[in-house]
Amino acid sequence: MAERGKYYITTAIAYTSGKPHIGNTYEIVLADAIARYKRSQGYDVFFQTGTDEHGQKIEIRAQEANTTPQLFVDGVSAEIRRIWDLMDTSYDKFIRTTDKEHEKQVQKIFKKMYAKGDIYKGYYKGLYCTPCEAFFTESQLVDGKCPDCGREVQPAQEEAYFFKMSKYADRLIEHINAHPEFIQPVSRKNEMMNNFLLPGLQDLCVSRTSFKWGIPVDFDEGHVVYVWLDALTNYITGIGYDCEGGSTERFKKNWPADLHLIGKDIIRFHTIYWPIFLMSLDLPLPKQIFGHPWLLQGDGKMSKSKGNVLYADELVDFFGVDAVRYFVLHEMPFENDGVISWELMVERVNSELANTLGNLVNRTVSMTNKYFGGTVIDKGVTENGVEKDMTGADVDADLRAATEKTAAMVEAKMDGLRVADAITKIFNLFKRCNKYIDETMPWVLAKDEAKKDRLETVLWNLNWSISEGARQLEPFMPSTSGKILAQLGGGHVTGKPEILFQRLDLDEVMKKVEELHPASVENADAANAGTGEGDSNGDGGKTVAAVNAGGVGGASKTAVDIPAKPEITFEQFGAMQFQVGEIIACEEVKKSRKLLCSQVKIGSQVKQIVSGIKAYYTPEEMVGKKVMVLVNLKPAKLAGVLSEGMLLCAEDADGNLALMTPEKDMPAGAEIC
RNA sequence: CGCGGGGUGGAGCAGUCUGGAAGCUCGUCGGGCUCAUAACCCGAAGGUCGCAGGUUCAAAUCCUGCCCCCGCAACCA
Repeated sequence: MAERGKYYITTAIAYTSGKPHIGNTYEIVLADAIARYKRSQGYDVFFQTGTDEHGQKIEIRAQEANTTPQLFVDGVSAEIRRIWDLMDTSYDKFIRTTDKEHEKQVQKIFKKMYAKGDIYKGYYKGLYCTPCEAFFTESQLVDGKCPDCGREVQPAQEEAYFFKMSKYADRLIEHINAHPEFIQPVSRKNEMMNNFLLPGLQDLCVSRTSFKWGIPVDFDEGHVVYVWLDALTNYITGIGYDCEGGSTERFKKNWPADLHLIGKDIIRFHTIYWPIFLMSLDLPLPKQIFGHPWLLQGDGKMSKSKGNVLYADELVDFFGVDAVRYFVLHEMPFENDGVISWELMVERVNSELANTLGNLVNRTVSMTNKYFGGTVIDKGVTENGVEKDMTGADVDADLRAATEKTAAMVEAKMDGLRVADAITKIFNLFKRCNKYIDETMPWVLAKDEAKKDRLETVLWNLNWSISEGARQLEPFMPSTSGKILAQLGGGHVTGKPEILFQRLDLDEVMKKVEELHPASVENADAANAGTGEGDSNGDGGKTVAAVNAGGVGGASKTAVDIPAKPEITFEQFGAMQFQVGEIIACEEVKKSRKLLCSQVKIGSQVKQIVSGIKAYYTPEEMVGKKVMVLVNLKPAKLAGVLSEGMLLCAEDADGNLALMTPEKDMPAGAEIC
């Protein structure tokens, strides 16, 4: 294979706020398939991935987990890496934004931009809510008050660093127009241009003082570098960039990146801020940015109810690494979001992997053994029993042509990043092979000693075409590719065929899934119930049916178990004030899907309470009800409406709600104790 | 008027930019075959391409309006 030059590909670095699910895993597998493909094409590939570990969210998560941010991200980053490895991904570098070298370079980059005047110190002006310690813009306010707590806000300002985005905006617009391939898919390009670039870029605040878990601005204590400036630079620091001229050979060779593979949700950061940061550093821009769609799980609620939260490692336990790789690569549309579920996985494994591919290898190996003891050579005998005819009209020539053109078709698809289509092309070849077997009917040839050479030719052709296909398969299913080539190739086959993919029974798989998540079925319901999400519309009923059908049982309509909470003291109970409230008025909260806003008379005062029960009560039927109210709950804004308490409801396993009302008539304001 | 995505035979999707015979995989039905993992091969049924208008010789594709679904958004108090 000829050397074709370097190819630097990256994934977005994964945010270490929790275990990555199958959707996150899709990106690394996609990148791996492209990286492997480019390697097979003779490119000198450098493939980088990693974890993004700073930010307030992580600081909070660590606090919740009762640990330090560093220990927290160490754990999550290791877990992410474990899954990346499990998926057989061939990254060359796994960078962490907590790596010392990265942190050092980010500080230098920040300083350089500052020295250049692209970053300046200014004031973050806004309206500040002291209790909430948060800034808001005019448009975020609700009725002129804090959207979080509803209290007054004061104009305030805070020191912060800003990046002069506008300085480079024209250059970026020019670049995007001159390089239509820069943003993929192209539909995203217009989105960026129309929504952000053409209306004019605002300067970006690139430092924070409200939290500590970030890279400190080393010349100004108290400021940490904005996470995106921190995270995006991983693409250059990971390969050894040094803004003071000490960049490594690896950097000089690999930059600019050939492809940044990212999720469609972060296209803006990669196609606007990142190029502008690079311009500020006088570095060339990456050649292409592909915002891939998302892999969604099942159909919303059903997945949750079934304990169907999908993680790569669990799927691998059921189906194997390559089956999961196959699924995420092949089932993902290019531009729209894809769907994954246990059912779809089983279907794909059975039809494509077990039937089309596995069985093809199996039958070919078996016949080669049965008729020729495991080795065949090309006897060159065509259908007519004569010497190879070169007219191209026979089935052999047809198969050969199909085999030979596969590589070119795969290449064309891969060049357009159409990975799913590339895989389809390869499987079309395997289907062609299955057809060839039916066309040539080796078992018939075997009965006629005179056709022995023809039979051998047929098997040789199959051997060749399948091994060609297997080689094409390597970027997508590396281990399967190897397994096939270990079983057949060069006219030789192993003694006994190995089953590549076992056919699966959907019912059995679903049964095991339910065994694997015995609690999740009920917990999910309890969680739904606890959250009071309104749209149970039938799914909940299905859940119960599914549970019972699955033989898990126990979840009857007449009793509901929820996870137990820790014991509390009488004092803690006493801290809560419950009273009977009379609903004297109620209306829908406009612009909300679930909320009703009630005026509740409690004693002599009236409180406004917002509840997520629109799906179960109309405003009309609410009025006049006497209900149980938690009155001393901290007020909060819901959908911009102040809520000063909570109406208590009972909730069944399906999430249906029922208001609590006194069993005998009691006056509004009566204490509940 | 919050942002975004979508509505194509029973299921999951492609096709929409660049109008010109409605396509793929699964499922269903019928047939063939028996080397193989009840698999493979062939054939068939099944769609007014969300609805209503418009442009055009021609619309799934372009334009207008509407309906529905799904994410996200600070809408579970």
